[in-house]
Amino acid sequence: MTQIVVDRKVGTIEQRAKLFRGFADPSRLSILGALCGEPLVVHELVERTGLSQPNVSNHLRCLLECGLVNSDRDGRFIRYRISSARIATLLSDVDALLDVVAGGVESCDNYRGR
Amino acid sequence: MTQIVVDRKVGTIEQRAKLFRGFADPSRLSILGALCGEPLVVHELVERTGLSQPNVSNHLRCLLECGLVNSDRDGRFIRYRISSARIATLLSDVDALLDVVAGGVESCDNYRGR
DNA sequence: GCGTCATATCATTGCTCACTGATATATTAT
DNA sequence: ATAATATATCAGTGAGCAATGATATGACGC
Repeated sequence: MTQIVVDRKVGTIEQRAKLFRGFADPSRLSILGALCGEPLVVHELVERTGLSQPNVSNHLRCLLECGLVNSDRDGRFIRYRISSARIATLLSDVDALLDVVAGGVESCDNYRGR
Repeated sequence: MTQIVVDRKVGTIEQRAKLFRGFADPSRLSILGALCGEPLVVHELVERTGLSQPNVSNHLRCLLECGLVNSDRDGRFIRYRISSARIATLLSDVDALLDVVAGGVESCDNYRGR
C-alpha cells in the first residue's frame, strides 16, 4: 500500500504578499477574469477590458513573469492563457469571501481605491 | 424534492481588487496568519509578528472595518479573531498556487516589494 | 484620585506603483 | 521593399499607501 505525501511547500509571507498584490489591481483582475473564460490575444483583451493597449501589455508582462499566464505566438497574434486552474479557484474563493464581507469592504475607506 | 439555490453574488472587479489588497501586505498577512491559529489580543500580535504596536493597531482597524476580523473586549484587552473560515481557505489557496508559481513570483521584479 | 498597562489615533514622510504617450519591434500581405 | 497590423518597451508623472513617532483614550488596581 503506497502513501502519497503531498507536503505542500508553504510560501514565505513576502511571497504570499507579492502574489496577492498580483491580484490586487482592477486591471489585472479584469485580464485574469477574461482569460479564465478562454485564451485570448492581446487586442481581444484590450476590447473586453477597455484598457489601453500599452497598459494591457504592461500587465501581461508582469503576469507572464510571475507565471500566472502563459503565451503562445499565433502568426502575428500572441495568445495568452492562465497557467493553472488554481487561479480560477482563487478568484471564486474571493467571491465566496465577498459574500460574507462585501459590505465591510465597500465601506472601508482606508483604501480609497486606485 | 427541494432544490437549494446558492446563487452567489459575484463581486465587482473593484470589490475583488480591494479585498485582495487587504491581503497584499506582509504585515496584514502576518496578522491574519496568526489569527487563523487562534484569537489573540493586540500585544500578543505585536510579539508574534514583530511589528510595532501602532502599526498592528492601524492594520487591525482596517481589517476590522473590512469585516475580515472581529473583536471582543476582555477587560483591558481586546481580542481579535478572523470573521470567517473562508479567510483560511483563501490563504491556503494562495499557498497551493505558490506551489506552481513560486519561482516566477520570486523572480518577477515589476514589484520590488515594500 | 493617581499610576500603569493596553490599545487607538493621527500627521508626516518616503517609497512604490499604475497609467499615459511616444516609440520600437515583429509579422504578414501586397 | 513598403505598408499595415499586432504587440512590446520605457520614461515620466501623479497618486496612494505603509511605517513611524508622538500622543490620546480607555480600563484596572491601589
